[in-house]
Amino acid sequence: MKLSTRARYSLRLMVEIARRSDGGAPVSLAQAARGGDLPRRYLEQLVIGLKSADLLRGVSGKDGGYYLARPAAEIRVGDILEAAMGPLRIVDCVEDPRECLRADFCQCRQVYALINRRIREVLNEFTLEDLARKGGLQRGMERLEGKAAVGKGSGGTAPRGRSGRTVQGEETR
Amino acid sequence: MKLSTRARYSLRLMVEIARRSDGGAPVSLAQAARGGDLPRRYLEQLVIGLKSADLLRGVSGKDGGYYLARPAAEIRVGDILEAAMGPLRIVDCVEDPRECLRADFCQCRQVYALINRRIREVLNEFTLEDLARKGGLQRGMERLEGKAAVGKGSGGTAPRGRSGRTVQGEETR
DNA sequence: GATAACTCCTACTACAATAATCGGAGTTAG
DNA sequence: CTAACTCCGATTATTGTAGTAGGAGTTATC
Ligand code: FES
Ligand code: FES
Repeated sequence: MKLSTRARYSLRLMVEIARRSDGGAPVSLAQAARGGDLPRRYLEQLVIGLKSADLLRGVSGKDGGYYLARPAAEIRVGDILEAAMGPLRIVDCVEDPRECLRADFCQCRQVYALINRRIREVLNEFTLEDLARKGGLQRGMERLEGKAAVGKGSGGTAPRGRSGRTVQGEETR
Repeated sequence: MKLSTRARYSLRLMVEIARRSDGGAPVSLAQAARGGDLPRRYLEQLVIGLKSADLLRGVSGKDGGYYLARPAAEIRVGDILEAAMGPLRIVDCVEDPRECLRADFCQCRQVYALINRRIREVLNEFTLEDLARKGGLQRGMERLEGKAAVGKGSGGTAPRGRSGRTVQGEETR
């Protein structure tokens, strides 16, 4: 369920580029890496996916870099995550029943489809502009009043401990 | 973004047990494995998580097996997935800001938190009963009328192809 | 009390994905 | 012509995933 660093870095990279591209000049990966505290060499990889998804355009040569292919307000978080991670499908059979032999019997498929759709909905609700804006979110904030502690008992037992928590002080970036 | 087989099998296993535990007798993994076309030896692993999350109870010895720790209607899909995959957190910092050094600056955290919450919401909307019922879903079906094809252009380009599709005819189970 | 059918527990293994790093070729402004 | 970039293709270490294996302990049945 965890988002890969690939996905997180991609998102952060896009934010970094969005915030720095006021002056019209393209943003270099070196800048973005410094500002976002990201490994520059790795960003070079990630940018490939973002370019081929037509979210970024590259400019070669000195003073080169990347700029957004369209305005931040028109780039949805889902677009970025999809570019980074591949199709936003929780299981393949939701879209193509032929992926599963047992698709006719399987009770899970309908639920998977519903879940998948809802995930795509949230992901497309926010745009890069929401993230790049300095003052934090505006839209969607009203939905946060409930604070944390969602599912009642579900957060308690912590089953299948999974590799322990991150070392204290380490950065998820 | 794909659900691990671990998660999918766990869910299917639970469905299989739910559907077969009418007669009060516990359901053996051999039965469930046969019925669900799942590798029995692997289920033995998965069942550990489901037990320690107190979703299943085991009965040793001949004619032994597993039964639901509570009625299917009180077991949410999210409970099962959480037992199988660990805490339903898309990033660690949503619940504990100390996980990220940059949590104060990071624009993404709020969005992550929102997304995370929504995912938990869907997952807790459906119960094992919904899945075990023979006739497919009832609740939630009304939300399906829109059919597939959600995000407009987002499904088209298929960025970062990711290991090609499953071999035709293979089963995701 | 043997035996068959189970759970339960602890490895172990093969493979794939993730998170990088590296060296260098090509491009462009000054 | 050089500094600062993008662009391209490999290579690597580490982790996670999916699954197998062997056997000890438990319980109903004959
Ligand atoms: S998981 Fe694909 S049909 Fe059940
Ligand atoms: S991802 Fe944790 S604070 Fe940004």
